[in-house]
Order: sequence, then structure tokens, then C-alpha cells
Amino acid sequence: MDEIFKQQVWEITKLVPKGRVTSYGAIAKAVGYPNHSRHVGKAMGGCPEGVPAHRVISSSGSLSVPEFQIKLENEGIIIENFKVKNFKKLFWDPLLEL
DNA sequence: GCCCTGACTTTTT
DNA sequence: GAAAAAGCCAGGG
Repeated sequence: MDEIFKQQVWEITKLVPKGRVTSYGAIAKAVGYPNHSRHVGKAMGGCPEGVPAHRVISSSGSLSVPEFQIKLENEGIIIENFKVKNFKKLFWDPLLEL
């Protein structure tokens, strides 16, 4: 994947409002790669400080990284059994902001 | 250029 | 609604 791709992914991720979440697929679309949701995840693996990667989860509302539960709860997001409660309400689509 | 892998998604049971 | 399978594309060996 190109560095540009990562950069864009991180930019979008940083735009996610506090207390909200989004999905890999949504970000993938936002950066212009609708079917590269996986690579969004890979880009997250090398995300720098200041990027709220914990707000990026799968489209089902389940946490890819259980560890993020703490941070999410800290932002006011309710986690239940490794899944985001009220996911539909908390879901933030990057495309709406572009 | 083939094969495996991946913080995924969608469809089908 | 949860679990399994198929689909998707780019990178690395």
C-alpha cells in the first residue's frame, strides 16, 4: 500500500468525532478504495500518535482489537461483549463530511 | 507470476 | 443474530 493511502486513512480517522465510531469499509470508500477495507486495518497497525484508531471498528460494530474497549468507554461509548452498543446511532460516515 | 496473508465485508446457513 | 464461506485487492516471499 502507498504511504499516501495510509496518510489519507489517518486523516479520515482523525476526523471522527469524539464519542462516535466508523468502519474500515467506510474509510476505505472515503479514501477512494471501496474494497480495500483490509488495508485500512493494516494502515492502522502503523498509525502514529494522535490517531484515534480505537474509533475504527468492523461494520458489524464488533471490536477488532478488544483492548480499545477501555478507550471507547472512556469516550462515552458503551461496549458490550466486545461490541459497540448503539452502534447504528454512534456510527459516523466519513463520506457525510466530505 | 503464483501463493499466502491480512485491525474486513457481504451473503448464506 | 451468530457462525461459516466466498469475495475482495495489494504486498511480500
